[in-house]
Amino acid sequence: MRVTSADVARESGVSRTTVSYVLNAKQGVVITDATRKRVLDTAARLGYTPSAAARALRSGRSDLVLCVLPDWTVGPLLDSLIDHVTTSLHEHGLSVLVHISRGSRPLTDLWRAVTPCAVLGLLPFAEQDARAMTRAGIVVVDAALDEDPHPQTFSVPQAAIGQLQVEHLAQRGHRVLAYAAPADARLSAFAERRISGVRAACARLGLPEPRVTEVELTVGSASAALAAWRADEPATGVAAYNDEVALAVLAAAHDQGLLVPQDLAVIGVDDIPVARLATPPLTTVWQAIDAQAEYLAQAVLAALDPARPRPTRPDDVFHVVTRAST
Amino acid sequence: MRVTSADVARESGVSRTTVSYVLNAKQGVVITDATRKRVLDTAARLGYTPSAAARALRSGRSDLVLCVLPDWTVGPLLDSLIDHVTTSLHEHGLSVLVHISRGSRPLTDLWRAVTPCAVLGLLPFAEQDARAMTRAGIVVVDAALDEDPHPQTFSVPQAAIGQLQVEHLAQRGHRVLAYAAPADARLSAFAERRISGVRAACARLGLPEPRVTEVELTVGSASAALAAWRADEPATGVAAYNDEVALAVLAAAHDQGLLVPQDLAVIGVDDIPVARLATPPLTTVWQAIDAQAEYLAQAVLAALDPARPRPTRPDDVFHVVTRAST
DNA sequence: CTGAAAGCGCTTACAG
DNA sequence: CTGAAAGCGCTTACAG
Repeated sequence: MRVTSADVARESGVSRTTVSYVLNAKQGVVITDATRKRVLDTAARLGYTPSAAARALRSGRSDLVLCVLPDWTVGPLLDSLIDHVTTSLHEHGLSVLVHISRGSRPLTDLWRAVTPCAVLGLLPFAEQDARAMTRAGIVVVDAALDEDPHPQTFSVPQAAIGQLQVEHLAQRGHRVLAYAAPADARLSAFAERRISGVRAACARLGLPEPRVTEVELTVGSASAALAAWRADEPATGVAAYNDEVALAVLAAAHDQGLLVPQDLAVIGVDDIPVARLATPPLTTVWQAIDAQAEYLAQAVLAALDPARPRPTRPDDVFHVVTRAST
Repeated sequence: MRVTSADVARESGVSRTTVSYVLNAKQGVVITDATRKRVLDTAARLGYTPSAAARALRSGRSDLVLCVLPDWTVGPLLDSLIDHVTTSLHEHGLSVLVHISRGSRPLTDLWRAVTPCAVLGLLPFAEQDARAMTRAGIVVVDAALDEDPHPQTFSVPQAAIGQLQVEHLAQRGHRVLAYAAPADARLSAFAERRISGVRAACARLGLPEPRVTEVELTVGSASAALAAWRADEPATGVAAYNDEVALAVLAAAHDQGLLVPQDLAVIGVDDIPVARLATPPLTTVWQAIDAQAEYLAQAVLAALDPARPRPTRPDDVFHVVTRAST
């Protein structure tokens, strides 16, 4: 039924050993050009594809990279990241498989089932999981949301985003600030860190404590938050968790007849396509997601092949895109 | 090093056969409760997880479902779809692995490497690929963008979306219509079908030919399109490819001082969160994506287990959400 | 009710 | 330069 290496061997009149050597371009073994060609031709003619299961069983390795996604809402940024990592690793013969883990089934079952050569996590793995995978010979690459003590861990310091937003607003003369936090609990890991960055920046710049309120993606919710922020000494600058939340705030401001940016300045995060279509166009924090993706891909390759140099972490990954909303 | 079924057998004083029977809850074999318990306990204690590679090699099956994504931009809708399918199949012990295929490497290499029990495609597979997978005992489930002749193929008829948009606009009294097509080539498979639905509906309702123009996600691009649409006999209704494009049109209308919906009515597709935050809130076509995802999950399960009833196709998957932009 | 043994398709020392 | 053989960790007829 299935074409095996034994078929290729028989058809080309060599042993399976030779077939394996040729097909895997085994280093240090010399094969006659004639033999090599014969084997390759036969393999092509018979449509031979090696059984990955057998190979994985025997060598304990595969060319699959398992990318485990935490329980986040997948936005366009994460999409680009995955897309870039996939493309980049594909150039090195690796296939990326993405699993959306909703905390569901133990990670162990999954990597045992896939037997990937590497597992890429966008959050740090549990100590125990990481150890088990390493012990099984699987390369583990993960990322952190904070500055991580391990120099080789990739981190996207969320606090820096909040800080950047505050600095931008302060620069424009705003002193009383509000933070529009996301209502989706799955984003709290990000939100908390960004908020702590906002708080720290306010303290450092001598601004009053920022007013943090959860804002759902409705005009009603944003209006309620806005009313609270405008009471007493009114907040004039709003840092939003992301562009969507920022657009809700913008809609509420419009609804209440506030002028943006005169009465209220708003800054988002992500630079989603729609941000520039808002009225007024939204100032936002842009991330160099491709640079981050490339770093992750290179980190996987370097971990897989010690001869490869470790990539250097991209710096300057955040960057304010100034538009008319601030 | 690694805990194998032989270890479990030795530790619990039975043969590997028995271990396999117990762990796989093999039908038709009777095992003493005491033995069963002993084996299960030992397995748990040793932290045994079967080698999927070995199992796949031996039985040719795994509990992995490979979901192949075409070269689309992954939007929130596709995210929900995948998320739902993953959750749903997970309840049946299956793990979904997503591969973003940028047309890159042959599909063959991938399914051979993963040896999944089923492959789920969101577009029809090439005849040849489908045959090869079926021959290898892999269940193939795919979907189509048109009404498909095969009754078991899942289809999300894109033409119906365009038709629905036109019907909605016509109902509101609009006769001269424009279509805002996406500029991203990766969406053309969808766009062409939606446009043909728009054309067909216009013809059927006796409306003039719709004016189709590509619109990028910038105010400038949308303004240019708008100017063209308003020349001569001005179009008063715009069907946009999706909500993002619709928001660009809305921004251009605002820019040119056109009143929406009085001067110009706009309808999108997708109901992204930001649609309701637009000024005015955007009328759009909503899709029952969860019902579609559930259908796909059930289709996979039914294909895997012939004893399961085939799911019935969800109908009424589209639905206009009327807001103030029309 | 349980076990000894074959075999899935590879890779890789080890001989020649 | 090439081949015979072992073995990766399972499942599953086949005996008992």
